Amino acid sequence: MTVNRSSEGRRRRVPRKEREQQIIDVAVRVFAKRGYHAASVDEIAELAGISKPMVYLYLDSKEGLFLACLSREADRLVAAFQGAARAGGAAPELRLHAGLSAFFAFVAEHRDSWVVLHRQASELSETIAAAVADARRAVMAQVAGLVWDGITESGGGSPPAQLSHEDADFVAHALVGAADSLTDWMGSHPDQSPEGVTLRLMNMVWVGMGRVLEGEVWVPARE
Amino acid sequence: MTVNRSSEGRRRRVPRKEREQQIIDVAVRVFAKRGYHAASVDEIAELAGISKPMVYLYLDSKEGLFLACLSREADRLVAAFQGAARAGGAAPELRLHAGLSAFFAFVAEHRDSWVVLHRQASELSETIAAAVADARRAVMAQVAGLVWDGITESGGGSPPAQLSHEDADFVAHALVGAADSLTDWMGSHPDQSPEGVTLRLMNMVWVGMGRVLEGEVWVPARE
Amino acid sequence: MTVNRSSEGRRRRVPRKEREQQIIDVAVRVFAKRGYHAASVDEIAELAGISKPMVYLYLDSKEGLFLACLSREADRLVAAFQGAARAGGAAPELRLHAGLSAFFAFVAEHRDSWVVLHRQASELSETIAAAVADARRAVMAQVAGLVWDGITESGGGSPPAQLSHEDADFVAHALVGAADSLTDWMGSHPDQSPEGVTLRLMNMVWVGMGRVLEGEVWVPARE
Amino acid sequence: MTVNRSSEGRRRRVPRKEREQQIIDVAVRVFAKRGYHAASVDEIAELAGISKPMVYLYLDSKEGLFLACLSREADRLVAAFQGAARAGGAAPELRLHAGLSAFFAFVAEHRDSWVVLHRQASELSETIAAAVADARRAVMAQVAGLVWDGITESGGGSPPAQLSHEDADFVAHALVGAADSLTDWMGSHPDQSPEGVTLRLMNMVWVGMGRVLEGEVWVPARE
DNA sequence: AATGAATGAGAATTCATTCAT
DNA sequence: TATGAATGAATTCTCATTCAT
Repeated sequence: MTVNRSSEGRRRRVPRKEREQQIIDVAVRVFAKRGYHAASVDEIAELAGISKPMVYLYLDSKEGLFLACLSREADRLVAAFQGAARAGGAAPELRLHAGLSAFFAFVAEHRDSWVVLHRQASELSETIAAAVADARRAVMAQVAGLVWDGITESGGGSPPAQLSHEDADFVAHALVGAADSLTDWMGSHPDQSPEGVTLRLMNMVWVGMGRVLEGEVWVPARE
Repeated sequence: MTVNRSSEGRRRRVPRKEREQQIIDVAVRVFAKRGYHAASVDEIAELAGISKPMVYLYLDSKEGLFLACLSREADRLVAAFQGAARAGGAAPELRLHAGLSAFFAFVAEHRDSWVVLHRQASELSETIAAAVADARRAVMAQVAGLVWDGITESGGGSPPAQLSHEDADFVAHALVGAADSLTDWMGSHPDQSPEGVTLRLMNMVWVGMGRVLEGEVWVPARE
Repeated sequence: MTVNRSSEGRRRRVPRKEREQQIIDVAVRVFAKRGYHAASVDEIAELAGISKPMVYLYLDSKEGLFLACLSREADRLVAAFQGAARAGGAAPELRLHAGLSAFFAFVAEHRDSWVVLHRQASELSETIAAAVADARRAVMAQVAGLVWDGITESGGGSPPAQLSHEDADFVAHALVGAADSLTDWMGSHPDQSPEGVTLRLMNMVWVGMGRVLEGEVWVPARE
Repeated sequence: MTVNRSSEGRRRRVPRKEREQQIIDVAVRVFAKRGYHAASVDEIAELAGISKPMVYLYLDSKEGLFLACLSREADRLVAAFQGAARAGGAAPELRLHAGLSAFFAFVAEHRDSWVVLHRQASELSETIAAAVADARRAVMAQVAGLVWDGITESGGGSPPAQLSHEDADFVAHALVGAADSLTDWMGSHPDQSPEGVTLRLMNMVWVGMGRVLEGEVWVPARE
């Protein structure tokens, strides 16, 4: 009688869904490490402990595999945001801070996910380029939403006339770009916590460098 | 009588230095469009209107070709900065603005250069990865220098005690990341001039979103 | 009903070990015919009736392929020697004769093997040159062993004082070189059997040309 | 007035014959070191201090260049033999010894020449293979001539009935092969002089191993 | 559910060779 | 006499993908 040896006692028969996730797990790592083109299906299959035909059976093609990675990681990022949104306070800049913080934590902790989502060079096929653009747009939309809420609800009631959705989008791009770049900065400053970095970024953006120079500092107020 | 057919009278003999630049010109375009790995030397040679062996004769290898692109574009960016530095005014935030503006104009106008310098994915060989890291560090150092000057000379005399080189580096990363990301934003907002984007970013960073919401806007003062 | 078309019913699926041997078989022929550098993996693959990627999948590289040939053929030669050693008689010069004879037969009959083992020019990479040198040393050691036994056990009991391992090695080199060269000679004297050539060489070396001129001839004594 | 700076004061105009020899000198070294195929015309031109087109102008092609090397080195070897022949004594085995000695000295001292003449693998084009075969035949003929004289004049008058030209050729092949192989042996025994090696080989062949074992040694008699 | 065997298509790189001056 | 510029044709090697079991 064949015992189901769960701990690698000769490769088990694994249900499709589970295998798929295993493959995607590995693929995200490999795509992040090597980039789309330099990543090889061979390596992914080997690290996943299965044969190449399985990869093709389940994910169709290298492109399909990458798309699967992309959409799963995008979902994860959105989920991280939504968690933060629920946890955020009432004051809009607190919500912005909470969202930014969640975003930062994600980017810092799930390097591979973020690299797959955001750092793929332009080297991609039409289909993939479109999907990447979509994923990026989704992320941007989340951040822009956060910013928009912060802006419109901030001034007490009436949103400042000169600020628009376009501004929110602008700010979102700036924030996401800054956050991405600060990921590198964190790489050379391992003592800095994501939370600390978030706070610094928040100060820089919300309070402004000019004010910071005059000693003004923003700290999330306890509600 | 043999006319000197300067305009493509069937492939001319071109002196080495000139050809090298032609090749690098094309290579920057192709590397930017496809990314290092997906770019093929074949394509580069063809677009440059020469045969592959010439590329290898002059630039040694795909890696050598990429390194040549990298260093030439890095030089260009540094030159743009230095032009701005000379043209900048006395007040430090004016200099920051001038530098940022130059940077922005470069990133916006030389998309390919910037992509080659900054958007190469993780997929690179040891040698290349090191060169890319170097180039990025050089850019960061320029921006950080700008910021540092802005910070230290700003407060009237005594630099704020709590601000350090680390802060300047932090801000530089945030700015470069934001600028990079805003390049994408500009792609979907073709009506926005680099100068306008710079101003907006400057406001966001220098004055702070909080202040902006209250109607405060920074404008480069005429000296 | 699908018949098992064993005789080329359009390229069969062949187990790895078998294919490897097929490839090596062909490669030995091609390397012998063309030399290491002039041999092309393309040609080897084509003659083996498979595609190039299989060659690389199984043997890793042209170098790997050559090394595989080298070691297989070296093993074969050693085996031929050992067969002869077991079959050889008691008297040492009989054993020398038997060994030499086996060697000769091998060199004459397995031209390709011998060429791969011994006739590769100086044009080889470090790794390969080392492997070739090793293989040659192994062959030499076999012959030198044969000679040493012949020498020491010959004189009735006490080995001649002035003869040493160095002498045996010297003689081995002379014999192997002579045998190699005589392979060419046999090419232009197809009527000569390897056995006859061995005998002649044995006479030349053992009895000496001077004696031969005086009519003395050595014939392997029946035990 | 342009002085003819013989010591490399900016590449001189050199008459054709001289340049040809320079090129061939270098080519022999390179062909010997790398083998025909692995040798590159580029390397040869560079080491010769001229441009590739000169090589083609003077020697026509890589093949032509190799053929030139081959024939020049063959001539040199033949010349070495003829010198020895004139210097040899009256007794036939003395002449054999003198010839063998000259041969050996040549092989030992002009490694590159010998390698080009004898160690080119089978990797060659029809034309070249033929030329190499010719060169080898010429060498063999010299040695065989030496041997034939030694044999026929040795016995006092009447040549031993059973010995023939074929025998001489056989012995020549054995000797040349042995000599070639002993070149390797000398590589690992740098203390051994070519003259000593010649003597040993002469003993082995002329007196015979069997006799040597009994203490008999042949020494060239002073006439 | 799973895989060992197999390949077409392209990648980087090198080489012998020629042209224009 | 001499050369810098240029290339067609290989060559080694890799990769995404499929077939037969």
